[in-house]
Amino acid sequence: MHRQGYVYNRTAANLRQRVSSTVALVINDLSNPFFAEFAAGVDEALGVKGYVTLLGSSNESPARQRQVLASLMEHHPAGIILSPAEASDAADIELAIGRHTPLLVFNRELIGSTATGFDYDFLGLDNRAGARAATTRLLALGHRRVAFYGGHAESSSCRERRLGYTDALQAAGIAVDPRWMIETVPARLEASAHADALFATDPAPTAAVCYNDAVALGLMLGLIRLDRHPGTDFAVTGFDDIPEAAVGMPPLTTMCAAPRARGRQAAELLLQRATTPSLPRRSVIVPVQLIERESTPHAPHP
Amino acid sequence: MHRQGYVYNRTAANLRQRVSSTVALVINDLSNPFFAEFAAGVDEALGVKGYVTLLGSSNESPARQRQVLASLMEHHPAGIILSPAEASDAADIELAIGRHTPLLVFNRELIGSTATGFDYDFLGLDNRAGARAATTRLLALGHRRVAFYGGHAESSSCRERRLGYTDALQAAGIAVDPRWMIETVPARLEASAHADALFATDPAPTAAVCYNDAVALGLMLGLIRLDRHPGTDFAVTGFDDIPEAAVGMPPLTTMCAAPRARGRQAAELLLQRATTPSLPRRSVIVPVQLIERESTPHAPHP
DNA sequence: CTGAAAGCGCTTACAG
DNA sequence: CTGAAAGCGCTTACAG
Repeated sequence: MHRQGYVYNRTAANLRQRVSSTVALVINDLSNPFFAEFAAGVDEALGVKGYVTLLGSSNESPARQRQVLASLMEHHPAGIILSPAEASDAADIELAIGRHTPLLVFNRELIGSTATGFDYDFLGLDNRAGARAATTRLLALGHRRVAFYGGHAESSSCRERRLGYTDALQAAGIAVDPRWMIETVPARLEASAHADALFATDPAPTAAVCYNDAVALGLMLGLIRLDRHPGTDFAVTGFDDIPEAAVGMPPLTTMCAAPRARGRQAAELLLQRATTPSLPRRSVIVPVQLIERESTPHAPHP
Repeated sequence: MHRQGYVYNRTAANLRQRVSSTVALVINDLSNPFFAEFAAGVDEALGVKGYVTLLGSSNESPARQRQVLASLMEHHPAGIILSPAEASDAADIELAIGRHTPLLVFNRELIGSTATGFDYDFLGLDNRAGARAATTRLLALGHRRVAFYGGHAESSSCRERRLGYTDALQAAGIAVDPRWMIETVPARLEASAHADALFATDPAPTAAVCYNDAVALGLMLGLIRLDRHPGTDFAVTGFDDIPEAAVGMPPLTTMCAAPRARGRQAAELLLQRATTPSLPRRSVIVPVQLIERESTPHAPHP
């Protein structure tokens, strides 16, 4: 039968059974290894359960995201996993996908989601606790002047990480200096270019909690250009634990988010809801773990 | 009508029309930014033409690749774009997908493909010409002792790049020293660890053509550990132009392969064949371009 | 228990 | 030109 070249037509079966064996996966930025790993994890877990992944990429554009969702909806997926573009509006998403297709949102919250009865599951990282842990560790190493470096202050993840940072400082009885919260485009190049902003005050910080690994790696390059030595006379932490973090110079202390495992988890959560629509809305916030490497030396003696 | 929550059912339409609006994309390694960018390019170009991407990832396992292809085939895609796992067998692939679904193979050739009448298009990089150009440039900078560093010698792309390297040396009348062709796992960490192999001979090389950017970035770290200074007293070239190459220390001279553009091109080629099955087999070899950065200084004076 | 018929949501070919 | 019927490849509910 297989010799005759017969292949089962699952789309016909799905039509008759009124079920779907596909899940749509919409990613904001595939060229970021964090999201690429997440996608790989989703695809892996879906495959195990007999589902096939319909891929869409929004390239951080809410307009493209709408188009992509509309196009994917025409294939009637069993559910949607959405890692939203920056500043995605909940009403917008609802218009594109309706209220009948299970939705799992990853990583950042949608804007204005509480107003309507539009319901979806959420999977995200514990950004606040993670940044708090990183900051607390720097304080334990003797640093007293610690900056928060990089990211867009309006983005939800940056806001949360800044909160964790101030949590830790306040718990240690240290005043927060707003000049030490420095905003940059969350990318290596821009982070590298703004390193001098850290040394605008006297005394200057001896350590920086960075928005993410890309920013931290960029900052380390910028520090070297300024004749500072990350890992020796300046401490730097990141967030994400991308593959580059472990082989940086020096290797980067960071918060591990395990994106591939998050992808598998997202697939599990979505399929649970697809099979049991009566489940209450769930919001899963995953703890992140401190990975200590050589980029965080003790504070210099005063 | 849209207000009523109606969404067009394209799968039903496809069933009736006996056409498909999906294309399967199977990727060997999504966590490699080169392939993630390629996937993003494919998805972008397919979306423009009204197709949806069915994603599959093989994680470099031929066994998983077979499963993934079989599962995707049940959705009767209009065609398949395959970036094969290492050592993929043509007969294996044919068994999984049959001879009626258009196939485009990207990046590496399948093993044993010429025997049967199994037909597919191919899109790859001009590895040989690229490595030749990199080597020729190092020679023009005055280097006379140039190594080829990294990669698995059996892989088709490594073989081709080594050929380009020897081409350039022979054209310059320089003998190839087999001790200067050094094999490593094609990853940063392993490349970093083997740097000392470059200095096993006396005199030692003053420059290295690396298998790819990951290897080159790893080698630069390894050189520093050995108190050598890439970009000052040693020259290094890469291959791929991944985002990290431009912001390395020093920025890396490399061959630009533009993976996102390759993805778009792959989608175009496949859709052409899907619409015009009578086309003859095509093999498109894309030239790569030298991007010169600071990692390639002149040879030191003897 | 077996087998022929109806139906999923569309499109197409055909009758009026 | 319009509208009802047949059919894509499956599954399911129903008749024998």
